[in-house]
Amino acid sequence: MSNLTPINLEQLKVSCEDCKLRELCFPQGMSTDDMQLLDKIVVQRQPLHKNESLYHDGDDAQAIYAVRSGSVKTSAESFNGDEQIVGFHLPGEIIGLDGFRDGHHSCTAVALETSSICAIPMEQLEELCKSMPGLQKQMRRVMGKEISAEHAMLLMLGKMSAEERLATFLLSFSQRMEERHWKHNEFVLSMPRQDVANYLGLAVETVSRLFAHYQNAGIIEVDRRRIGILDVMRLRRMAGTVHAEKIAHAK
Amino acid sequence: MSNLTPINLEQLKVSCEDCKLRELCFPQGMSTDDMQLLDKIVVQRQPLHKNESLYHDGDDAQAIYAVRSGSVKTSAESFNGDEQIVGFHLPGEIIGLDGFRDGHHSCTAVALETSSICAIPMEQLEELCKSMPGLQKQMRRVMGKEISAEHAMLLMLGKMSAEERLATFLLSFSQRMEERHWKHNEFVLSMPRQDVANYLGLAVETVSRLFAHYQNAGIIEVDRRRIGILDVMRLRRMAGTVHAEKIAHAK
DNA sequence: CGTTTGATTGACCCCACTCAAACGTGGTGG
DNA sequence: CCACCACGTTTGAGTGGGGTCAATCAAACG
Repeated sequence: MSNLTPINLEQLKVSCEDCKLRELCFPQGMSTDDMQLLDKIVVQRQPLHKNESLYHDGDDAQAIYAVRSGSVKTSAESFNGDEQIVGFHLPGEIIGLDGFRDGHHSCTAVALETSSICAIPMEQLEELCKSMPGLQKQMRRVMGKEISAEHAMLLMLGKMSAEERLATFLLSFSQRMEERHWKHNEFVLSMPRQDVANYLGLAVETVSRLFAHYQNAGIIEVDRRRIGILDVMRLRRMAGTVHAEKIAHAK
Repeated sequence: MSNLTPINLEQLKVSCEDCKLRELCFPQGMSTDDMQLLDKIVVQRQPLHKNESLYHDGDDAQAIYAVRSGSVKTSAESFNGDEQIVGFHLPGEIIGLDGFRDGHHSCTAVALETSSICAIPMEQLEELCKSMPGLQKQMRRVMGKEISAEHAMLLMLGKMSAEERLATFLLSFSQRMEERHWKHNEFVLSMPRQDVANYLGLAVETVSRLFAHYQNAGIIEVDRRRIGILDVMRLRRMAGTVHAEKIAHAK
């Protein structure tokens, strides 16, 4: 509420070149020259507060977005009103790609906590693509990544038990923490249990019970939304993510 | 086995311009000039026989593909060996986009019946993209479509009951038949029950029972893989795909 | 024809959902 | 500072949808 220190947002803008997420985000593998061109069209918006939305299902797709800090969930809604969370997005991840289908978003993006977002306006992106083959390739790579990620998600919802799902979920988070050079065996989930459950296609109670179960078994440590992973190998075994060795001599 | 009539494959090639699937497939909305350029790099392979694969999980992504006739399933495999079918692909649909992530396919494509496939080699596609902004846009559109389609799939696997899933599945097929100007209330499923069940995240027995149930209720007619839809509205109601009217005064 | 593969049907059971209540925990106002 | 409420989370008890197992049936194939 106090405005003792007026802030010039332009001064706060971090160039892609200087951004610590460079290697995870859009500029991954791009030349310095290309990166500087990209940087010119990137807009850093006002931070998005908790529960505020970046775009809604049906909105015109004005831009694609990169999470710079905080976290965002995207969800699709069905006719009868219930929604399915399709992803939780951490810094460096790109969202809004569904908008390329027909110029309208087919899902909704909401901040799980206060988050800063970089926007890449559609028109300027398309314009830049025309003269920049590297950027085109990047687009395809990012979209291909999303498609592959959703295949993995389908596998989870279609074939895994509740136990395997939560274990997979935790391992996925742990891996993404590691990619960001954060502690990978101790992290805070920014979403409520309800959202975890929704994402995994389970009831809240089931998620709660599984957390308790894992903790009793000494595999993880849970304090509210703070998660500590104590026994990664056992977690992997629960997730079914065990390597060829075991499976080989089972046959 | 008999080679009485040697066939020159080149003579069989149908140009994109002459293809009846033009409006559904890659060239949708492209100018005649652009289409002719695209046509130059499209390769029409030998037909793929039933159960033959177009590419495997892990293969180098050499091309993206369009189904020209027949049908293809794509599936992702988990560590513990079970697979999830991620899509059934009809003529005019594009597959292999997952290969853009890192140059390797992350799923497997197998023909459900004898099928002809058009291949667009990666290298030449990327080359052509550089000089053809329309093609770039097309790529984004096609990939955006795939992402949106998978969101719908996640919603199904995450939130729907068995009954809703099969109803949604049948309606989706019906709609795609209509897009192709084929009979939309009478069609043949090219995949076995096992594959339907796998795709929907259900057991074969459940699918079989549901078919029987729908038939007893007079909603559909089932003869082996031949499906007739008798009461679309009731099927929509089962799928949860009812429009705002009903839901409005339910509240 | 027998054989094989795919589909159906029935009996049984279990995992995860639902309903319900208790339990922190954090925010708010007196 | 504490009492209060609201919300998210946990825990328990009971149930049902859909999975599993097993047998039968039908069609396709050699």
